[in-house]
Amino acid sequence: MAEKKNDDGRPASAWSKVTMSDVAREANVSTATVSRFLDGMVPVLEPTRAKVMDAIKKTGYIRNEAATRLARGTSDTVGLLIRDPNNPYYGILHSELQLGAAEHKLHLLTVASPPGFNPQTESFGLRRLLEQRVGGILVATGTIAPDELSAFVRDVPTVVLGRPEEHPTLNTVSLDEEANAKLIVDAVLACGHRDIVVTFPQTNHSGLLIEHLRGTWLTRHLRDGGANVITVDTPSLSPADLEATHRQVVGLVRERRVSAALFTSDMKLLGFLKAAQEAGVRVPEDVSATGFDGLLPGTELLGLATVRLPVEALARRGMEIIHEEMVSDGTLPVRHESLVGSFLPGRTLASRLPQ
Amino acid sequence: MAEKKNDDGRPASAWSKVTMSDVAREANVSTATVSRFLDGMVPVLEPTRAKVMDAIKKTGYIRNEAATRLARGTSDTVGLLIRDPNNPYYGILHSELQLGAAEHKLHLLTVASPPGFNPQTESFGLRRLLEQRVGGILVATGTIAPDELSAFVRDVPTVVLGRPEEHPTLNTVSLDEEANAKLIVDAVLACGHRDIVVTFPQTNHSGLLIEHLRGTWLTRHLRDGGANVITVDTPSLSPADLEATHRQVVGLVRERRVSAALFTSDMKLLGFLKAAQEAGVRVPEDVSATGFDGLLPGTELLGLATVRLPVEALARRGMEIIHEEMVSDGTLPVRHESLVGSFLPGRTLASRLPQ
DNA sequence: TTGTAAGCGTTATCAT
DNA sequence: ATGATAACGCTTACAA
Repeated sequence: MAEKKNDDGRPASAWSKVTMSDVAREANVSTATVSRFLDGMVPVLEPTRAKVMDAIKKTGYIRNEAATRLARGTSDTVGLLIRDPNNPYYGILHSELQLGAAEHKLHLLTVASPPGFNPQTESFGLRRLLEQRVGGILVATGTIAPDELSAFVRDVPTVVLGRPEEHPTLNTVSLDEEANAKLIVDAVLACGHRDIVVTFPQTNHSGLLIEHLRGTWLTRHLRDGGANVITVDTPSLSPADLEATHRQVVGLVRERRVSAALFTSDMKLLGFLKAAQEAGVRVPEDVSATGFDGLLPGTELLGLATVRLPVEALARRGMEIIHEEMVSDGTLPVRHESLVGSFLPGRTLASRLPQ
Repeated sequence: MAEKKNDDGRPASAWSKVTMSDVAREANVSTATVSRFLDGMVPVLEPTRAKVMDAIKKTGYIRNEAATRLARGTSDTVGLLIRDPNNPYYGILHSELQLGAAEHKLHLLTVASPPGFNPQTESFGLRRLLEQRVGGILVATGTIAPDELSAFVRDVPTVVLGRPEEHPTLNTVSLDEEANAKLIVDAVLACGHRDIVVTFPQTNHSGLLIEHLRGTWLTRHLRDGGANVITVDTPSLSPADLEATHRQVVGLVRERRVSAALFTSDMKLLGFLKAAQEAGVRVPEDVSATGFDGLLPGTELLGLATVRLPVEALARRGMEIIHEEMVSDGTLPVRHESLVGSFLPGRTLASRLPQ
């Protein structure tokens, strides 16, 4: 079976060319019958079923999705454009989306944009998804401009996941950075801290946008709560900048000017923990510290006090919405939803010791 | 533009149906010319180029890959079947493969098998990739049986990534667990440790196969090096089992029966570090500890002594091989390669103190 | 219930 | 260099 049949002079494809007609011939039925059998929505007489099944098994037939999509014009595959798979956030998101897709009997096809901020690369990824003629598109990526996106996806159901902005024509499910920041702040204030340092990128550089937002909200909420806040700028992710930040924070702790340090990601918190340890500053005895994310493998092991982002819910809602859009032929209203995480207590945050 | 044109009674697809003929009409050329322009391999006169480009821009045309693949019979897209994206190892692998694909001017289409060991789910994923008629397949997943795989992919270039076994008809690029274990053992012995506990799953359960292998090699190399090895069985990943393991190890340390503890993954190491801390056992003062992987975000921050798996090289070789297979029409010999990682020094491993 | 045949959107061959 | 046109493998009215 599946013999190379390039006697006809056509270029030998790498592919075994067992097609639906091969199956049909083998089973002494028409391709239409095979198609119906495969589709399952149209009744097929039992003896015929059996013949077809045998033929499929015997020939090792595998349906050609490209032809199917072409003929059908629609597809129950949803395309996922995802940022950097090497990142716990996107990893979990990807994983949960896969689960959600299965629940809705949808297929998920993923295109990852390689690391390194590059809106253009992401456009290519998006285009490739569109070329697949997927039935819907999920965008979980930082840098592609919403306007460009909305122009691209004019005709296919689309949901943007986890971006802080809303767009008039794009469905979005996002993370409520304000509320999440509030969770941290409430916990910190409840521990009696009043003199607090917040470190974050003070400019809203692309790629640092979210951390900028978080830092801004942390600061605002703290001040609203009556705390005395010192901010330290962390302009980039470069080791030099991070080290400078740590030095400043350690300095503030030594001078007893702060009793808590707030960071805008768990990686940042982790970095500080290490720097503190090396500098002989104890956490939480000398200073409490909090992060943001709750997604790092081992977060609980390490006892990080942080906000756990609701990635699972993000994925679930995103998939639900895309599903609704895909089944409804009518045009649903554009939706904007926002999700709040939960505070994750940890050993790095303790009540302020009476001094 | 892109008006819904279902006056013809056909079901309105969610898709804007701007096709190549629309572009051709707009540009007053034939579809063949548009196709050639898009392909880029056949010269097209400048004035024509301009017309076509304009028409494409004006209509917002996006090529239908399904039709392309159907017509061409081959594709420069390689399908990736990947295990659980929510796992640093697979995350990095995915990321690096994406990079490698770009280098070879290949496209990468990913299907993730949702978490939870389920060979059948993985078969579905594989089938879906085959249905796409991708030009090559990369399998980075634990549980699918090689034999089933080889039957499936009889006619499409395939490379299996990171599985410890070889298969007569399947290309594989794997991790040299024996050599990696040796790296750890050499470092530990060089630090003067002679009484050592190794914890690992003693049965080669599916999914724990690799850790079983690592533990076995660690033990063997240690004994070959003259060390006195105690093994502790960690039959599963359940919290109860892990806790029991930690308790045993802590006990051995307190009794001064061992000066080093070896774990078969960094997560396990992390778990032990926490348990040790809670039990008042200091690392590395009371006991040195090593892990395996080197992929956890923050590995260096935490100072884990471990083996860094060569995931980047794994991805690069895998992509190179699949590329070669895809361009060569002839049948290349089946290849089996094996990659060694590098030892990552860390604070959790120190010279044995003279007691 | 099953078969026939006309597309689906591209590519590629063969003329021109 | 460009234009007709026959595949490519499958779905789906429409007939039987």
